[in-house]
Amino acid sequence: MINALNKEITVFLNSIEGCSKKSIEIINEKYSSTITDDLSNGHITSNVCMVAASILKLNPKELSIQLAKQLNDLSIYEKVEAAGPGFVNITLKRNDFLSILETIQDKKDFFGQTDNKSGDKIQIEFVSANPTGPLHVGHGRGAAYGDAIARILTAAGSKVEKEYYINDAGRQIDILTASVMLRLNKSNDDFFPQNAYKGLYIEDIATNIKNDKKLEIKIDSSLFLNLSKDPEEEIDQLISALKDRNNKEWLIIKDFSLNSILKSIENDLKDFNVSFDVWFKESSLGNLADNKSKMYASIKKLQDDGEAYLKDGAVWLNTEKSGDDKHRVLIRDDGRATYFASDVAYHKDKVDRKFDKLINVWGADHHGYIKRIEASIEALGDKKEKLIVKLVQFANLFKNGKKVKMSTRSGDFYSLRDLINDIGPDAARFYYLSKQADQHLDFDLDLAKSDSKENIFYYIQYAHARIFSLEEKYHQKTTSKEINRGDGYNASYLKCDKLIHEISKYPSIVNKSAATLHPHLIIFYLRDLSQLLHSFYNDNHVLSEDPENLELIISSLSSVRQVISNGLSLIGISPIQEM
RNA sequence: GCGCCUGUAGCUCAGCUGGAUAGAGCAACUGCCUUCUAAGCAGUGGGUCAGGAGUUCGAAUCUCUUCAGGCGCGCCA
Repeated sequence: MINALNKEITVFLNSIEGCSKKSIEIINEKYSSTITDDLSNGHITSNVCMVAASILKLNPKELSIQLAKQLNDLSIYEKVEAAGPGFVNITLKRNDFLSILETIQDKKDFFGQTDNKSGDKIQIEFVSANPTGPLHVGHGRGAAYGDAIARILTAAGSKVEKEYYINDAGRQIDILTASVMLRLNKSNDDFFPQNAYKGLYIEDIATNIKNDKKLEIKIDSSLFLNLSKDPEEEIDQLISALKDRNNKEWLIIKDFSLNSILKSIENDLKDFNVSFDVWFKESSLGNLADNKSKMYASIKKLQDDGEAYLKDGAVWLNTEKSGDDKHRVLIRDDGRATYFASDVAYHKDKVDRKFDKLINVWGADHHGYIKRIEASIEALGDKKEKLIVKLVQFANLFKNGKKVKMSTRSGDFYSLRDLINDIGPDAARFYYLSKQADQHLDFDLDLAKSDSKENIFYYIQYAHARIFSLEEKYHQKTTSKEINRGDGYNASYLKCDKLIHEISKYPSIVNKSAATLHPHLIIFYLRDLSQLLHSFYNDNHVLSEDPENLELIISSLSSVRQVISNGLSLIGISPIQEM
């Protein structure tokens, strides 16, 4: 409908005296024809005259009157009016307005998705929490967000691949291994370093190893005598000593711990309805000593291309070129690679996989890291615009009006698993996504469980359930199971118009949500739609309506339910059929 | 000090690629259940869109600036 209008608008622009091809191009770029906010301005509106007027130095009001006349003469619309400062408002013919119902009945679950599936190949990397403990509620927000934009971009026609980057090679894994090993230690129960992981899950892993592997560890207590007072040094000394003295056990414990934590993470995500296409291990990048590794290759490429250089015994990358505030070390003067070097190698691998766009979903505390990753992508010879980093702010959880604690090192914290058990995966996802991802979120657990209108999650679900129940009752009453479409409508029945107009906006909401990577637009749209539904439901006793109106009503409601269901599925939530 | 984010009704937030009288929920007050799910609906009051300047036919939206709040600035990961 809008495309057809825009074609007529192009005809109009061409008919304006002194309007060059170039001007038309600029105007086409800038104006927009959209579905109106509400029916008081017709069904479709265009601001083309105001845009054209400012470029061509003409009077917008006069232009809009001309355009309205020209469109009226085509007699394909019920009514075209010039309005306000230069809008052109279009009222569709009745059958055209109602045709959206047929479209929805035809497309069903696919309504709102782009027909053209030849979009970009996009990789979204998200969560990527270090496998040193259970996921906390901060990770939950990233998981909900990454998964939602994956679904939304897919609906908008992109080919999306979801990836989790596992940091299984760094010092933190050593700390994990040491922590478990100390818990396994028979001979000295009371020694536990400050910087080791203290959670209960460490003890669980230790217990499981003991049972599964029949592993006994006895650490010579002399080891604990001469450790550094500095907690960082202390844990490093322990790690290297434990590795040396119990190397065989070390490797077994490391492997076992890592796998059990990864399994629990995967399990938490599964129960949160989040899945990944690729689990990418940092360790698969290999290490610098191996000249066949990806790690070696990426650093070598940077050096060969003159992007990385040697200074003070270390290898540096000039990241200032891309706006970073200082150069960054890739390889330390002792020959060990930095975390940054791994990330460069990882991003080289991503670039080599030929995605059109790389979306990284990071915790907001990593924002200082963006510039240097962009710089490394440019140094590797690609455009930094290919990388889109979306930051997700931390969420504060409130329970009984009090802030819920969540730190990983101290054992006691509220995990994603706790959240899922508490309010269910759907409500959790819903509230995570109810505010823009890059802003602080106060997550009220009591609200998410409450049964008032303030709980928008149930407000929307309730709208869906009400329609579902009506449809069931309607089908029981009528002999034919199929709802008749099209010519059976009583087109003069107007009470459903607000609903029909609202659902016709849905495809553009999906597109906007995809273009801006803002899933919350879907939520706010569904809330508005639900509000109209509840209002309609209260004003009209559907099943006792005149039979000649009933088909249109049921078809409208059915379409509303379909749109709610489709919208919810974009944010990974299943609709409820019965409250 | 530098960088990023934020400031809209008493509270929690939408709206931000400039567009028509700035919206919603909560809270306050008033109505609506002998009929399909009241986890609902209808109504009333409530605003210098943090302050200032600029661009524009038009600014909550763009630019500059001031103020206030949050976060980040390791050869840690």
